[in-house]
Amino acid sequence: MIHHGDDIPFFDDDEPGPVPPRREGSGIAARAMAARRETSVPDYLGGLNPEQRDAVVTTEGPLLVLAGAGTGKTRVLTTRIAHILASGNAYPSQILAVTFTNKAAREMKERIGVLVGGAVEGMPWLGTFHSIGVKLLRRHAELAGIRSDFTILDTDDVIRLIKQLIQAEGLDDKRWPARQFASMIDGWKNKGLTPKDIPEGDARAFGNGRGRKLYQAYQDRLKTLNACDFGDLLLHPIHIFRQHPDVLKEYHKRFRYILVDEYQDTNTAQYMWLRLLAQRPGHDTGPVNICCVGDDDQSIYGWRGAEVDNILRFEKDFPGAKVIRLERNYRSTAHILGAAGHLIAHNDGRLGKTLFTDRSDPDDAKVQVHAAWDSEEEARAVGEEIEQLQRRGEQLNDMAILVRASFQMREFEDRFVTLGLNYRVIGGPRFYERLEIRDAMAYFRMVCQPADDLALERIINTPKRGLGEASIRKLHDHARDRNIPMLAAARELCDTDEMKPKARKALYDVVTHFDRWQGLLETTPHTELAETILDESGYTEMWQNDRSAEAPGRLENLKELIRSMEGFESLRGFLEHVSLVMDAEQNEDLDAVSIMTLHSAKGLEFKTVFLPGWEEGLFPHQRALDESGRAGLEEERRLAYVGLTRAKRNCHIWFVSNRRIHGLWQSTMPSRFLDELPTDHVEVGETEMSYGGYGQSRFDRAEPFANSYGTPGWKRAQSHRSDATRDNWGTRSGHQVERIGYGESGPSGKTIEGELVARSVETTPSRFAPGDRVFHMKFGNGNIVAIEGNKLTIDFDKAGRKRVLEGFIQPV
DNA sequence: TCAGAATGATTTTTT
DNA sequence: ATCATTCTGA
Repeated sequence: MIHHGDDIPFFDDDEPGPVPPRREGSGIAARAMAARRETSVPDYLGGLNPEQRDAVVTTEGPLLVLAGAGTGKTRVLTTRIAHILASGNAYPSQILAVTFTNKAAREMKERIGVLVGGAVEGMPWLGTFHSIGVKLLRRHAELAGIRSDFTILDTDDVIRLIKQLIQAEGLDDKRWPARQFASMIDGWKNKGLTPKDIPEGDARAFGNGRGRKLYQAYQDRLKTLNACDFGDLLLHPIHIFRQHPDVLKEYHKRFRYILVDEYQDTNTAQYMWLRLLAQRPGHDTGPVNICCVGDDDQSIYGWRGAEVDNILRFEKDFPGAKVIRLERNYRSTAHILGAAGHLIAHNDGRLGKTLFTDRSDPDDAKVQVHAAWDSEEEARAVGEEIEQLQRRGEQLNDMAILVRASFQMREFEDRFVTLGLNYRVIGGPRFYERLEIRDAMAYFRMVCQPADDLALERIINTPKRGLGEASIRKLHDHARDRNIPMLAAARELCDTDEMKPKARKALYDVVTHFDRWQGLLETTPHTELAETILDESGYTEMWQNDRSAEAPGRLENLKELIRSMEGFESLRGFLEHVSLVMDAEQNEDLDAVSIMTLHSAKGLEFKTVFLPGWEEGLFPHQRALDESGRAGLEEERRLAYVGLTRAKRNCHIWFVSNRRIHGLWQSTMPSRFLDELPTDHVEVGETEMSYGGYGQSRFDRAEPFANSYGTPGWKRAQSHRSDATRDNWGTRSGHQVERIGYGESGPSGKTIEGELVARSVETTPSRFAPGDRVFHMKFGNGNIVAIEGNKLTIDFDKAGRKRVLEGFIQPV
C-alpha cells in the first residue's frame, strides 16, 4: 500500500518525447544495431518462422496476433520490441507494453534485456495495467481529486472499509456482507462504471436498494482517505483522459508503439483505457501502432470480468488491422495437439486456429485416460506413476498436477508426504497476504503515512493494549467531528479526560511510539527501523509468547519480510512495491512436482502433466454451468484446453467414480470432455472397464478435426476470416456502456463509433419482472425485488430476502 | 476481554 | 468435513 514522496515531473524520463529519434544517435540496442549492419537480416529475426517474423516486423498500424498455445507468443512480443528499438523508430520510453501479471512483465523485461543488452532500464512503460496506472495517476492525481502520495488499498482494507460504511448506513452487516459488496464494486469497476452509471437493478440488489448510495459513499471515503483501490488505478486515468484531452494528447504523442499481452483477458475498463490511448482521431500524433497478442481459446477469466469480445472486436475497433495467426506449435506432441484441438473445436464463437506441429515420432505416447474408484486411489496411482518416471530418470521439475479446484490438492499433498516425494504448491495463500505480514505492514504504513486510518485500526490493539471497541469508537467519533486523521485524534484525546486512565495511557504510548518512529524515518536505515518498530511495539514479543503451532512460522515470516526489504531504497519504496506485487518468489532449486490449479498453469509448460478430477460437476464445474450456462461450459472447455496444451510429452487424465465433496461421498459421472476427445490420440489406461464401465466407446469416433469442420463454430470462424467484423460480433445486442463519438471521421476514415458490447452480461430479457410473484422449491413463495442476468433477488414470505438462480423459480 | 460455540460457505485469482 | 468468522456468556 502506498506512497511516493518525490515530486513527479511530467515527462521525467527521457529526451524530447514526440520527435522520432535519429537512427544513429539513439544509442539504444547497440548490439542489435551492430548485428543489423553486419548482415542484411538482424540476427534476432533468425530463428523465427515466417508468421512470427511478420508479427515482429509489421510495426506500423494496428495488428492482432492470434497466438495459440506454445506458438512462441512471448518471443514474438519481446523480439518485436527489440526490433522497434533496433530499427531506431522509438526510444524505449516511447513504447507502452502492458501485461496482466508482474511475472509476465518481469519475464518480458528479462528477455528484452537479453536481446537488446541492458537498454530495458529505459523502458519505463513496460508493466502491468495497474503499475502503469499508478504511474499515470501519481502524475495527475490532482485531476482525480487526490494527492499524488495516495495510498493503494488491498482487498482486506477495502472489505473493512466497506463494512464500516454498511454499519454507518444502519444496515445489518450479516445480511449484507461487506465481502459481497466489495466484489460487486470490483465488478462495476471492471466494467468502467462509476456510481451513477451502474444499472438500476444492480443498485437495488444490495443493502435494501441502497447499492448506489453505498458505492458513492465508498468512493467519497476513498477520497477522504487519499486512497485508491485496484479498480481506481484504471478508472481514474480513464476519467482524466476523458476530461482532459490535453493530457491525453501528451500521451498520444509519447506512446508511439503500444503492445498488449494476453489481450483475451482484458476487461472492459482496461479496454477503454487502451482505446483512449490507441485511437487518435484527427491528431498529428501519427498512426495507431497498437499490437495486441492473445488467444481466444485460452480465455479463462470471464468470471472476473475479462471480455473475450475485446479480442473478437479488434478489427472493428481498428479498421485496417492486420491479423496474424501463429499456429505452429513448438511445445507438444501431435497426439496432445490432436486431442486439445478436437476438444476445443466443440466451442462456438472462436476465431479459428488449429495448432500443428512438424514433430512426428512414432514413440510419442497418446493422451492417457485413467479411471479410479475414488480420489484416494487417484492420488495413489498418480504418485506411483510419478515414482516410476523418477526411476526412469525424469526430473520432478518436469511434472505437474493441474487441478480444477484447490481442494483437490490436499489429497495429493497427503499422498506425497507419505511417499516422501517433493512437491510444491503454486498459488495458494501468498506471502504478503498473511496475517502477521499485513500487521507488520500496517505499522510501516502508519509511520510513512500517518493519515492511514485503516492501518491504524488494524494494529491499534495488536498486540493487546486494552484499546477495545469502545476506545476505537471514541477515536472515530472525535476524528470525524474534527475532520482529522485518527492518529491526530488520538493525540488530542490523550490530553483530555474523555478516556479512562488506562486506555488513555495506552493511547498515549501508541502516539508517542509513532511519533518517535516517524522521527527515525529519515535518519535510520529502513530495515533497522522496521525491526525497531516491530520490537518496540511489542509485536514480535506477542508472537514469541504465543504457544500455538503457527507462531514460530510467523516469526520466521517476519524475519523474511525484513530480509526482503533490503533490496529497496526506503520504507516507502518497499511499501509501494508490495502494494502492487503481492507475490514472493519460490524456491526454484528444489526438484519437486508442481501442484496447482489449471488457472495458475496458464503460460507454463511441463514434460508430463497430470489432469485429475475430470468428472461432471467438478470439471466442468457445476457452478460454472449454473451461473453462466453455455458460456460457462465453453470457458470450462477452454480450461481443459489450457490443461492439455501445458503438456510437452505426456498427458494423463484421471476421473474417479466417487469423490467426497463438502464431506459427503458422492458418486460421479465421467466428464463430458472425455467424450469430446478423439479416439486417435487417446488411450484408455489399464484400469479400463474395471470401474463404471468406461471404455473407448465414449470417445468421438471421428477423425481428428474431421467433424469439427462441419460444426457451427468452424463455419462461423471461416466466415469471420473473410468478412471480418460484421454480424457475428458487431451487432450483437448488449447493453451499451459508453459511446465515444469521434463523429467526424479523421483523414484516413478511422471513425470508430465505439459502442461497447458486453456480451457476458446476459441481456436476454428475463421471463420475470420485478414485482412478480414466484415460487421456489426450498424457500416457498415470494416477490421479485431485482433481476441481474439469471440471478434474481427475491423477498420470500417466510425465508426473507435471498438471491437465487432463475432456473429454480416458477411463476405462481 | 477472551474462549468456546454457533454459523455459514466452500471454483477459478490479479492487481 | 473443514475452515473462517462471528456470537455469546463468563
